[in-house]
Amino acid sequence: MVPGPAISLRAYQRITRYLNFLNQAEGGDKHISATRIAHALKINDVVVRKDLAAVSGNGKTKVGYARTELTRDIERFLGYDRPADSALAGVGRLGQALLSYENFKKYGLNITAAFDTAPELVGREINGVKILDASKITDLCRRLHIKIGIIAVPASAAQAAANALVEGGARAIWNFAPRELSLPEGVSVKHEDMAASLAVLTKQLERF
Amino acid sequence: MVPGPAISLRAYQRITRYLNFLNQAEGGDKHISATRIAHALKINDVVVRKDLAAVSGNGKTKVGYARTELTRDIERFLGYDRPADSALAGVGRLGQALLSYENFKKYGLNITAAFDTAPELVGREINGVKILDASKITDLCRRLHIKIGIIAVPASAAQAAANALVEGGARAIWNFAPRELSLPEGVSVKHEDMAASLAVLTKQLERF
DNA sequence: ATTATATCGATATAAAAATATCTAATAAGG
DNA sequence: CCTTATTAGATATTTTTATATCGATATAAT
Repeated sequence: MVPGPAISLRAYQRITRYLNFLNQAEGGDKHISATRIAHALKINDVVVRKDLAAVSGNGKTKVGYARTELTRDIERFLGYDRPADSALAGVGRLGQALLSYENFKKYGLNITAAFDTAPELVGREINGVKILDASKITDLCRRLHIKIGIIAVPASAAQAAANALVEGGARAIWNFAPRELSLPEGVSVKHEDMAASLAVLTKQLERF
Repeated sequence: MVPGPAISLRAYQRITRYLNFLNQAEGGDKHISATRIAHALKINDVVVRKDLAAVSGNGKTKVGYARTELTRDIERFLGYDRPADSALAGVGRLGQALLSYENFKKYGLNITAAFDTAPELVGREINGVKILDASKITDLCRRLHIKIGIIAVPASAAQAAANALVEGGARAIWNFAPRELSLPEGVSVKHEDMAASLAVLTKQLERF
């Protein structure tokens, strides 16, 4: 596939904000303008317009975008309409939370397999997903053609989990462990960086 | 306080990566250079040098930074040495995961109060924190001088939770709900945007 | 002692992102 | 029908961020 226009992470974050905003004020007007979204979300209106143009292009002068159409276009852009199967490594508290997070389905993510090493967890079922022994990661990912691996194991086990997932065919890793991963070329990683988020927050707090 | 040099979110993310990297290769050399970090993490070396200069400034020509010193400086920079008390609104799966996440202590975050509306949760204790009825948020935050509020309630309840926290004196909100929050001037928000992260990841997947 | 090399830190350039400005279109009000 | 206001979308400018280049310095090798 073509590399595409390489939309920045910040643009994705803005676009999901637009979607959240559209969802929350449900019963409103039939149309909404970029200007209004910009004002509500305190973002520059040109930025919003540029984002929406990349996503939809169905804007009409003087009226803006039809809400339902825009919502659909954003969802399509974000991939909510093409569900992807994924495997979860680590079913501790965080893993269980991820397994139970109903929104993921809406976001186009199915967790179809879950793995852990703890004997008391293996065999149990959470939210319709059976927990299997971690030794089976590679084999099962391969059989299920899993392309997305989610890492929710302790930091010390993260690299091993990543290796198993990638060996099983995963091409994208969503890493919740506070650990750098070294992965082969062609495998993309998104590090969910709670520590950094927290640091930003507490830093802002210091200003007062 | 002074506004400060306004370090970007991306810089914070890089800096936490440096810290993770330092922690994971524990028994290594006594010193480490920006060049080597840059190479290991596939980041431009000038960027690393600039980040480290903002954080530490103890770099020595030809040898780099002393690992232990650099680790300490980064931790100090990220605020790990000044623990802040926080209150958690919502003790569902995600809230429980946050309550049990041991790393937060290391990151300088104490969750000292937790709230929920569900009668079967109120009164229980998780990880040493007693769950209280959501009606007490404002009052208790005020008494405990809570400055950080964490929102882990369903989207529909997010705004109300935020209001209660802010009314109780919270000046920073860490929002895990997929909902835009409208908050008074001076209250900072960090939206933990799982949907956006996921979208980035699946987008990269499409390239193959 | 001298030379080569690795490193930091400063400065300069380039790239990317955000913001401002401008134009055309079109709906709404008189 | 005409004017006004609002909007998308294009283009230009500014700001921010990343990258490249250079000089100084200290360590290690010869």
